Amino acid sequence: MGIKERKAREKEQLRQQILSAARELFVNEGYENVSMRKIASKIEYSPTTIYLHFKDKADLLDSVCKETLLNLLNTLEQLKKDISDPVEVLRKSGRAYIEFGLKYPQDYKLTFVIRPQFQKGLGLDEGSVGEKVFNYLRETVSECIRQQIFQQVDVETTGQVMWSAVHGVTLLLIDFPDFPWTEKDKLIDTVIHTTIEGLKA
Amino acid sequence: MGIKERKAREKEQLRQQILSAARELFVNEGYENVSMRKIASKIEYSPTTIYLHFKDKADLLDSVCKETLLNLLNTLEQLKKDISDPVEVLRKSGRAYIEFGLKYPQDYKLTFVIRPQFQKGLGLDEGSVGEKVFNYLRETVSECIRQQIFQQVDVETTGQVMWSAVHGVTLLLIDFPDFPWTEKDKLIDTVIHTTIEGLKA
DNA sequence: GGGTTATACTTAACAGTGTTAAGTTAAATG
DNA sequence: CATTTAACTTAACACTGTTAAGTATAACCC
Repeated sequence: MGIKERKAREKEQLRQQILSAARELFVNEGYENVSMRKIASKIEYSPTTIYLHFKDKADLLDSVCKETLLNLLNTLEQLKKDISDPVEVLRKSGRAYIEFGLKYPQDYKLTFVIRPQFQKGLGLDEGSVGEKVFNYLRETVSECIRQQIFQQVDVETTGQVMWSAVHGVTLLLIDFPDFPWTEKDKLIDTVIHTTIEGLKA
Repeated sequence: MGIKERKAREKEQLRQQILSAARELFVNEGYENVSMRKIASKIEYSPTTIYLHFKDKADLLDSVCKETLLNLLNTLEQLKKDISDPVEVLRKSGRAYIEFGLKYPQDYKLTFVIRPQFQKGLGLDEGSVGEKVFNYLRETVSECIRQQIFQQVDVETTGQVMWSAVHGVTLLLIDFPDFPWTEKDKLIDTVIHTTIEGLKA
């Protein structure tokens, strides 16, 4: 039965090839400006071949975003291992989250702004990578509350407030690059610091 | 010379007709899903007529967004007249901003997320409506600092932190309607309250 | 009023899009 | 070696934004 395995391997290989070509094009030229034909020509296959691996263009976007979220999750979980103080974990996680967004701005927008438009409300369902990312935030915040560092005792609300702040500053920095922002690092630090202090007060 | 005036009036009328048809379609079906032909057929003109009034589809989007910003600016400035306490003005402004975004979610996304993608960094230039909105925020924050209510003394940074928080929660609520959010009003109040307390601390 | 010019608008077309049905080719199976 | 099956392509459909060229009508001048 070695032939079937080889075939499956080859199929998976092509899937990955499509995926990485799509990611590169989406990121460099924007989802809307990338056509199926462009992706196909990049991997030197006919456009219809893509449809043997992905339902449609939105499905392709979906798979690209899933990878992005896994990537982010890895970055965050790496962080948690090295630090004990939960507030410091939260602070560093916020920084890492924002920096991730700024490092891969198109991926970030694809995942957190564009995709929800195409797959209404998806990406945060049970068992999804998106849910795992938010669970990470839940745990971190939960530890801050357990140690009575935060005044606000509702884990959900606290997590959502934190997410709002980092999501907001990330998108503003991405979308309005010409706005006269305060020095970037200062702004990011102040956003995180302000939110954490606000949760303590 | 009454004829020229009538002609100009008629031209302006058609421009407004196009604009309101475009807004309605953009808002209901999403910018990407609205074609020039669709807009044209709605106003019962040929598609090319639109090009006599707007440079291209992005220009049409731009004009729609300008109206949205003017609308927001009016809402905010109305508010300032009735309240004296600057922190209360800031709190109520934040609420009004978020509620505006949730009331016209597609307009909000069009203006603050979609448009920047098409007109890189535009909308906040000198003299623009976008700049006026941010100036409103600057003034409000500035008064809080002048009265020494805020610890953070940098007007720019403080304003940007505030904007990040409200922008973030607005977009999250719009983009992930199925996420198990805390009760909406509680979340909004907590975001604003937390940020303001953080700026005081 | 009649001829000319300018304005408003439309038709037709180009090059592109996502997607599908049908057709082809080559490899694996019996 | 014939047949089935999988992988892949070709051709087409109905659409997209945008432009050049054409037409009809209203305004202007004599």
